[in-house]
Amino acid sequence: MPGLDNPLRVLTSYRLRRTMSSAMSSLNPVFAEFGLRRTTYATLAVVVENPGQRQGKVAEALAIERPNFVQIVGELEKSGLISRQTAADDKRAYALHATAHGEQLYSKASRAVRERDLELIRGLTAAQIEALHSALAVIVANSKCREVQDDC
Amino acid sequence: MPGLDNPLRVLTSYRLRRTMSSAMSSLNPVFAEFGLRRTTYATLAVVVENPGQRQGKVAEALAIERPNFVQIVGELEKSGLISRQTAADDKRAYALHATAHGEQLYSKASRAVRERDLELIRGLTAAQIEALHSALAVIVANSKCREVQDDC
DNA sequence: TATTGTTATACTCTATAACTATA
DNA sequence: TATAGTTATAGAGTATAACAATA
Repeated sequence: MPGLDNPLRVLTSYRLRRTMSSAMSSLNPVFAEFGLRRTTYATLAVVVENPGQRQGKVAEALAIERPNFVQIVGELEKSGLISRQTAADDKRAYALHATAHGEQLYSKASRAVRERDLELIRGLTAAQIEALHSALAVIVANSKCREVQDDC
Repeated sequence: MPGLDNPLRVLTSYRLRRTMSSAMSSLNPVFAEFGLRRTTYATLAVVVENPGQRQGKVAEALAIERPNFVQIVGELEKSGLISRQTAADDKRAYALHATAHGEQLYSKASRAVRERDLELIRGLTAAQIEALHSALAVIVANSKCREVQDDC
């Protein structure tokens, strides 16, 4: 019985959540095809395209708490997709690099992921997609400005 | 170091997820003010505005799996916000009703939630908000059409 | 037989405190 | 003393199988 949730549909945040949930249901099987999850895929993407970055910086870029990031990196390392190398200038830190296998897997996976992602926005014009991304950026900025107590 | 996640920013699904995460970080404290979580707030909203609906129908409307919905309803009942009444025509089923307390709490909570939700979209015009909601609806439809094998 | 609500279970993501080894 | 990575732990959301009572 759709319509029961009408009282919630005035909330953009509710629509965002429902949309995100649908989108992830569609994308998760694609990640799984390559033995990945959303978080490991995202990490692999950042490491492949930004070689040598420190573990903490990658976690920060993905807005993943460092403690939670440890197992993600560990999983990718155990799968032979990335390697941890002690940073030359700081023995506490790890620099992350993708292995050849990791780069090959990412190359295939990213094509499949992008394809599925495009299916999700099929029917929208380039201008509508642009407008969507802009609106999402506004929401992110408005969310942050409460935490940071910026000039909002 | 923002910018490390550039390879992911081409994905609308990634932007959706990051936006949803920010939005929920902003909204969760509002739910918490009223002793609620996102899921219990959503359930209370549907029950208040659709009295007498069956538990399973409410779960379906919110896209929550029935097993997971049991504890949500149980929590609201324990808090005295809703009541379960055996359906007159089906002894297996429960009809859900909000208590007076539940209605009062929802009245206050929904105002606060809507206010915070509006803050999130501050700066967007009515047309832009409309366009955002439309774009989200397209994504939901595109997600479903793969499952349902509709004419997509 | 099928359905409603339930229990049990497991997996993912998220969040925080406290530790270690370096700086 | 501060930071990078780690461990431990807990909470929340999500997903599936199997059961009892009822249809």
